Amino acid sequence: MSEIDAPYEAGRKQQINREDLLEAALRLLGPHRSVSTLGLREVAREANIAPMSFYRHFRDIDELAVALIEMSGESLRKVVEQARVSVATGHAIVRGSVTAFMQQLRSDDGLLQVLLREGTVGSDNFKHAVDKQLEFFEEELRVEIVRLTENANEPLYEPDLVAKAITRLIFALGAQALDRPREDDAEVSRQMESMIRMILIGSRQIRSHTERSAGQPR
Amino acid sequence: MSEIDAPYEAGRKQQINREDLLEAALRLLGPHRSVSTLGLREVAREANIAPMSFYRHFRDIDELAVALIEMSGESLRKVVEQARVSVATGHAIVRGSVTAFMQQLRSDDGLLQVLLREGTVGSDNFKHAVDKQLEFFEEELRVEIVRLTENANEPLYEPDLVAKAITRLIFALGAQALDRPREDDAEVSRQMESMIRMILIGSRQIRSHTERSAGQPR
DNA sequence: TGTACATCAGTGAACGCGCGTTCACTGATGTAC
DNA sequence: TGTACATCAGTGAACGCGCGTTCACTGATGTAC
Repeated sequence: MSEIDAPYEAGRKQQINREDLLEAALRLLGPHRSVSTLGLREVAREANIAPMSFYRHFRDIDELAVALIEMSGESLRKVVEQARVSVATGHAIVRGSVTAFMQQLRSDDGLLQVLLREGTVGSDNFKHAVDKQLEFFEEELRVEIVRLTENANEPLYEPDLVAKAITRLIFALGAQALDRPREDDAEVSRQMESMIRMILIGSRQIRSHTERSAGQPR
Repeated sequence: MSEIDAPYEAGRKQQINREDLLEAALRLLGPHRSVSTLGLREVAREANIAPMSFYRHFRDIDELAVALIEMSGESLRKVVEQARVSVATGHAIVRGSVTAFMQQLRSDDGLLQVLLREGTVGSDNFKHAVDKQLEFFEEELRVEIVRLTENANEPLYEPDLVAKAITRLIFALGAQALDRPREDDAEVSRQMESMIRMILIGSRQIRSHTERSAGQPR
């Protein structure tokens, strides 16, 4: 099984798969490049196959880009899971969740980075794929927030807006953190926590005001 | 002065300037393209000059991109100014500011759109230029928020974080609005307002808690 | 176990294209005398 | 007012490059009999 170590075994067929191509693409992206700048020939070269062979696995480079985004979405699900574990073991909710996020952001696979770097550039399909992942996360976050605050008898005003605001903020700050040294991570985390607290407290406050004056939240 | 209408007046020199090139670039960008995808030849073509002539005005396409971003920054300053006027004439602060932002977002020059579309892609110089505009805005917002809340005797906790959170949120929601029909603008505005209120109220709340328990905010 | 054959991942040469950049130029305009 | 000259914005042809995509191929592997 030395095929991986000896890439040019004289005519030997490589039998490459989608995963190999995705990994090659990830390697090319590194810590700063955007997915939408990847070229077909470039990825093929990195994966040690002829440009033509690329088409055996993806219809075009855009299809690979979408696949990459969906892979990266997995890392978001890991964040949620990790945060849930952290809370279950008695850690502070906000701090535990922010820590989970930052850990995933700095994990070796670099997947979360891929997602955060993508703003509003690329094909329609691609942008759609990015949006979808963001919405998944937002929804999971919303469910989690509702569950936790209801248990504590501290219901929120417009929990979907709360989830959306928190999602966008940690994505924005996370993306910014990527361009800064890791020494700043602690400060970024602190800012995230503080912002999240403001939003949660503010939402709760609005809710209690609304209930006091109108009897029901609208 | 029919030079503009007759682009091919047989050998006549066009005497084009930086502004003409920036305008041509803006025209190419339209409502969805990112600045970092602009090509030198493409811009020159749109401006009706030979590719070589481009170099008379900018060192390279990156320099033009940075100039575009700085132009767009102007539109942010207009938002702040407009919001100030709105508040001075007795309108609600949050609503007035959000309206000012959305108006600028949909203005014909399309400048604010340019800025919102730029995430974390492009050359270092370019990213730096984008960041700079964001920080300008954040700082103006901070000053304004502090002034207004101090007058009303409702001081905030960590006003710089409040300004940062609000900035990132309206940028994120604004960018999202660009990809949606204008009919959704009202809903986007409503969400922005709601989020901003949560943050302001939350921050004030934290501050009063902190002062009660420790005497001084830290 | 051996033979014939279909399948299909990977190939290499070639295409036309648009790009950024080079070079040596042209010719309108402003300035000096 | 007229002439000589410097300046410099704009030019057009040409370069080498990497791109996505086409085509007709090769040859290892699995399957049928």
